[in-house]
Amino acid sequence: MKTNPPIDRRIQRTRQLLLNSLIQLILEKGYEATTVQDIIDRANVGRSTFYSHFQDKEALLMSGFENLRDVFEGFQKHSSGETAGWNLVLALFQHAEENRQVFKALFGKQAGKVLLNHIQKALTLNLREHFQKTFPKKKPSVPLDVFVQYFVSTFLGLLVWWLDNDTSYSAAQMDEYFRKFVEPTVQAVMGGA
Amino acid sequence: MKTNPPIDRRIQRTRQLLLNSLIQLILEKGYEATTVQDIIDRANVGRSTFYSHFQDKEALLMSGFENLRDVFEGFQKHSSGETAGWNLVLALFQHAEENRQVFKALFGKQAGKVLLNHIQKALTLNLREHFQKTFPKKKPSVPLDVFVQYFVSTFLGLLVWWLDNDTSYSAAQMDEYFRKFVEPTVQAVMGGA
DNA sequence: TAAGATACTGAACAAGATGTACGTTTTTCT
DNA sequence: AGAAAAACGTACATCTTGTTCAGTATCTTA
Repeated sequence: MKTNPPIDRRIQRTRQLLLNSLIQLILEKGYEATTVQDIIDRANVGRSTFYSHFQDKEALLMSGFENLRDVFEGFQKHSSGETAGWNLVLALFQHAEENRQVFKALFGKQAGKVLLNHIQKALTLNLREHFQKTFPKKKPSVPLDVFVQYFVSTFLGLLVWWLDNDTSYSAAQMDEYFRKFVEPTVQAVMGGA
Repeated sequence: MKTNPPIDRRIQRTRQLLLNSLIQLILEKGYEATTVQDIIDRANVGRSTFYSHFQDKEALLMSGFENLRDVFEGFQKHSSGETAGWNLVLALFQHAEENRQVFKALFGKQAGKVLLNHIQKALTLNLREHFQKTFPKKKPSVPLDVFVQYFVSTFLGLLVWWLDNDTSYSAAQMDEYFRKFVEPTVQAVMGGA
């Protein structure tokens, strides 16, 4: 007994059309400057259709972020060893490399602040928990919160810069640079690993 | 013969009224959500007066940034020694401490992206030049551009986090943490100083 | 293949924001 | 007091937003 994938597909197609248009427009004129009118014109979608799918522009943007959830969830499960933090960083760099356009639209200069704030919060929560396990009672010379903030903003800073300036560095290279930056600090401040 | 400071003062007063209103409103509802209407209502300033002073909301915001120019220019002149980079960081932390509200409105979560991008660009230019002098031919193991990006986003990340979360850390403490983070990296990656 | 459900269309609408124009009033200088 | 500068405030055209609703296209299933 087949269910009803065709209906789902029709909906998915429309949502994808809208999201693609938004991403294009962000790259062209920035998130703030893009209006709902622009989006539906580009996507050839009726006005009422848009609002039947998404509450507003921001909801559409957020839907583009859901693909990333996989990476996070994958991280949650493999976050056993001490290398989990590094693994997540590499995974995100690689994910960004494979979906460069989308990532650039979502996180680059042209993007809105909302999504970046959102992912920053998620990353901070994840890593805070992780580091609490990793540095159990070592009495770091810097408060853990501050260190997590350092780790996250370093990573996101490099990621966004890498996306905006279409450099020739590969994801692996960026990951290597990131480690070279942060590992000495971890050694010195947190007392290892 | 007195010139005409009173006229200037009247203008300055109006501009300051508008800027203060904007800053209040940013802290209350965020930059994007704040309309020109909100601003002039709060400031009790006529609509046409607003537009005779500023082209739009963004121009008003940018005018709030001009106070920071001093810090940068002061840096330019004292950027002699190798410690200039650190001096600038400390100076900015202190400046932020003294004008906490304004800084929070301009750079915090509630702020727009424009200003942060702007200051990031300025900082990057300044520091890039500085580091080129500081690490002349030492052949760093990481490209200079990437390192500068690391330095700037680490600093701005910590600054913004510090402003948003009203922690009890002093500017001196934040500066100390920043050094503890970045100095080991400079040693390891850039080979000293 | 025909009926019916589901998704999409498009036009109209009210509310509110933007930026400009222009005549009037208030404040300040001489 | 008179002139100049600044601010006021109303009106206006234009655009955007989000909702509503009657009509059309597309797919399912009986």
